[in-house]
Amino acid sequence: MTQVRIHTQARRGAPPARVFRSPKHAAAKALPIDALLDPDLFKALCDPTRVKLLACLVKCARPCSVGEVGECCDVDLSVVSRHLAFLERAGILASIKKGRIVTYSVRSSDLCASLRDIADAIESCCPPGTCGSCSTSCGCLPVSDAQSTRTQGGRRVR
Amino acid sequence: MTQVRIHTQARRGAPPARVFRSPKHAAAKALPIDALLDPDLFKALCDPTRVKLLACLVKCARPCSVGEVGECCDVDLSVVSRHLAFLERAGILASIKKGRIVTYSVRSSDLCASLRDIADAIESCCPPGTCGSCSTSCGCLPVSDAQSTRTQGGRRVR
DNA sequence: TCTATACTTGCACGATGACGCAAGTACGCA
DNA sequence: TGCGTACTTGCGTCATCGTGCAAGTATAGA
Repeated sequence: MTQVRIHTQARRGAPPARVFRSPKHAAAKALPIDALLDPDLFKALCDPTRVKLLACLVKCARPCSVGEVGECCDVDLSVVSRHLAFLERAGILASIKKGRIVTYSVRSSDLCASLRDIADAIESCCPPGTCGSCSTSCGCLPVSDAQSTRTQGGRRVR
Repeated sequence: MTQVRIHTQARRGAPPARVFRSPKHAAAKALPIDALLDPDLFKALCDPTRVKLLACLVKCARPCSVGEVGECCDVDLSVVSRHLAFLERAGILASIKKGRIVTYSVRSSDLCASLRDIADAIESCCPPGTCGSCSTSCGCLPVSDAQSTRTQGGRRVR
């Protein structure tokens, strides 16, 4: 599993936005966004129980033991242990073992940097207001050309 | 499924960091981070194929049709269609239907704002260098107290 | 009206993951 | 050395998810 915050080359010095002829050509060209959009990082955050444990640790703002964290969730302690280990493997938590007690803490600097790196990498490809790929927020898309049959608001949107 | 960028109250005006007695007390107190850490957003990004499609759209930096996007992936077109619809429901993509052609584009402003909001919310709980919950990057944890038997680097880490 | 194109949906199947229970390991303390 | 505590691991079960195939819908053009 990939550790958070391995790739930092996408920060402010990212290459300028470039338009490819087709998605196929775009996919063939490796850019920082490819490495930054790591499914393993998001996999760690896509389970409600894991997110609950993480939020609990974030809010507590100090290293906590497995048993302590387990108190804020309604699942077996073995499940808590597994989830915390999972989050550690993903680079989101760090653990210290002191005797029998294992305390987990959030690697907040690394996690925040990773999230911001991803945002930077996306914007380096699609700068707001210039890329034509953001429809609802900056109005780049030629909405008047469309037949106003956007799926947004239609059957698909819950 | 929750849309991206619904919660914005966690930005710069976030409440100051607060230390709770225990994770259980921390969990009981609702903070912006709870709403921002939405598993549904991350679920949309945790599948390798979906991430590939998203990266493809980000790099292409323009609205692309389902067929076009499908060319950069080795899966059935029905799978591509389903994944793009999933990403739209998660608020990551927007779609416009023009005749037979459905084009998808990245809601990059919203997505980037959401990622940065999460980072801000985490840091509002755990400011770097002060919270004691980030061990490897800022050295807040009393590592000298620990018996230097961190699982990091041990059996658990691949 | 017919046909081709572009995309979506229903269905079945295999893989993955989350869970609880029980057993195991590691450590502190009497 | 024995016991209790804190946590981890093995295992079976159930639910969810990703996938491809086939059929369906919607639209453009002849």
